[in-house]
Amino acid sequence: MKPITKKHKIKKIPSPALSRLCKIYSLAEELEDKGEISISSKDIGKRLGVGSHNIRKDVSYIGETGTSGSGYDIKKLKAHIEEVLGLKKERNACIIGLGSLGVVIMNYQKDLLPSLIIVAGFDSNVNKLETIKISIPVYPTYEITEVVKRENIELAVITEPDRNIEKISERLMQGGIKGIINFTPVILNPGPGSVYVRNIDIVSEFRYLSALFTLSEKE
Amino acid sequence: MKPITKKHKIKKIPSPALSRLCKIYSLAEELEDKGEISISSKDIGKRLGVGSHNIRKDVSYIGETGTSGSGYDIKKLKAHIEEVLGLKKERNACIIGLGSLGVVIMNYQKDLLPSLIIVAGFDSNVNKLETIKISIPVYPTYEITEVVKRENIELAVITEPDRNIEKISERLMQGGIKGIINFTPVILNPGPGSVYVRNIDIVSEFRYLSALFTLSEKE
DNA sequence: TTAAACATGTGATTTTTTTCACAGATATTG
DNA sequence: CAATATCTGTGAAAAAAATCACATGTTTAA
Repeated sequence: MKPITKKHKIKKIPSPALSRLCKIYSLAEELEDKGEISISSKDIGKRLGVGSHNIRKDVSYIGETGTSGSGYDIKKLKAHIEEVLGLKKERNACIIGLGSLGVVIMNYQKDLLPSLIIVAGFDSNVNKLETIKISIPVYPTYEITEVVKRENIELAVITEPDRNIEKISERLMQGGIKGIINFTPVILNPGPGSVYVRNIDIVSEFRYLSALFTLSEKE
Repeated sequence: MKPITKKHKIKKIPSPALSRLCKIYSLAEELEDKGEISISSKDIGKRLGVGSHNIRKDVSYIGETGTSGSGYDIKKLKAHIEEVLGLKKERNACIIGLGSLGVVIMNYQKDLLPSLIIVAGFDSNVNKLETIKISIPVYPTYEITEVVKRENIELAVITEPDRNIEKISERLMQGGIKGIINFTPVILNPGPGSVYVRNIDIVSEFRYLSALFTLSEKE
């Protein structure tokens, strides 16, 4: 074991590993709720659909926590991931597009992700907001830059296709946004700036599976 | 160029490439709607956030279609991806959990994914269905196995957390399901069978971004 | 028609990620 | 307390994926 200093030096965490760590965290939450005490890398791997080696390596990126012979203490593992990745840090967010998916996201946030504070909504058609019950201030999309700056918004969630999504992403960047989660089929070009974009294209996911079926049938 | 036979032999397409091909297809749809005629690998790459080499390699997996000097003919590219991946093939699907996310998915399907035929819905609380307008037959979850078999359902979309999600996935497998898209934070274990599972964990996606922020701040 | 500017397709190379293998540590059992 | 079984952490090896480099082909424009 190398680390001399108290805190393990976190090098670069490969993004697949980081992504899995977030999932391990979710799993730890689930298991904690069920009252479980510990879990082995093998069992974690089984749940995530990857090998145990993989899990151990992932955990090693954030410094050692496991115990030989009995696996990982769930509480400790969860706390460690939480601390290193800063998952409890509160972040202001906004939702762009207040249709049904927007509302779903807002509910997710409330129940499962209390560290995400949704402080604003945007919609090109502000009148739409009367059709849904919304408890956050809603603005027209042309005010994005201003509101993002003022409210210190770090993360934007785009939930509705929009003619001028390019314009929207431009305004977000001008407001100094740090990350965008895009549920729109239109793929966002992050550009050379330092904005992290995560495209979650539901349609493409369906197609991916459909394609897998097709390819496996061709044999 | 190797292929002697008329049809290009499709080897194994790496899954990142397959995933991108689905996105390229979405992009092609978008561009076609806009009336564009052709696009270069460089521009596709810019939109997907990857290098042009990457795109060319992806396209090469399904056989060559591009034209040096002027890029890819959008119509042709789209048609080719569609054919090789079988994206127009109709597939029966079901939705498990008829909450708001379920309804969102159903709308997606109607508008953007006509090849996906949703033939059944399941919910452990069948009475819930009165709260939403639904135009498909709804069954209690204990009938999953039977209905999946009878209706020839290939794909299941799980949209709601449920105490006994393990039971549900078991029943799906028994019914002979081919693929599952799981929007639930509970990660499904595909098991050793031949069922493709795609976990889309929205909460983890948020955490991933939040973690990226944290790590980039620590410098 | 020639030259310059663009693009593609792909073998080779590099980088990234996963998997392996095993030493060292802990638990368990009789 | 030994002997056995179970786990972790990690350097090394293997596999997978991205990137490069360049030969080859197309377009444009003078």
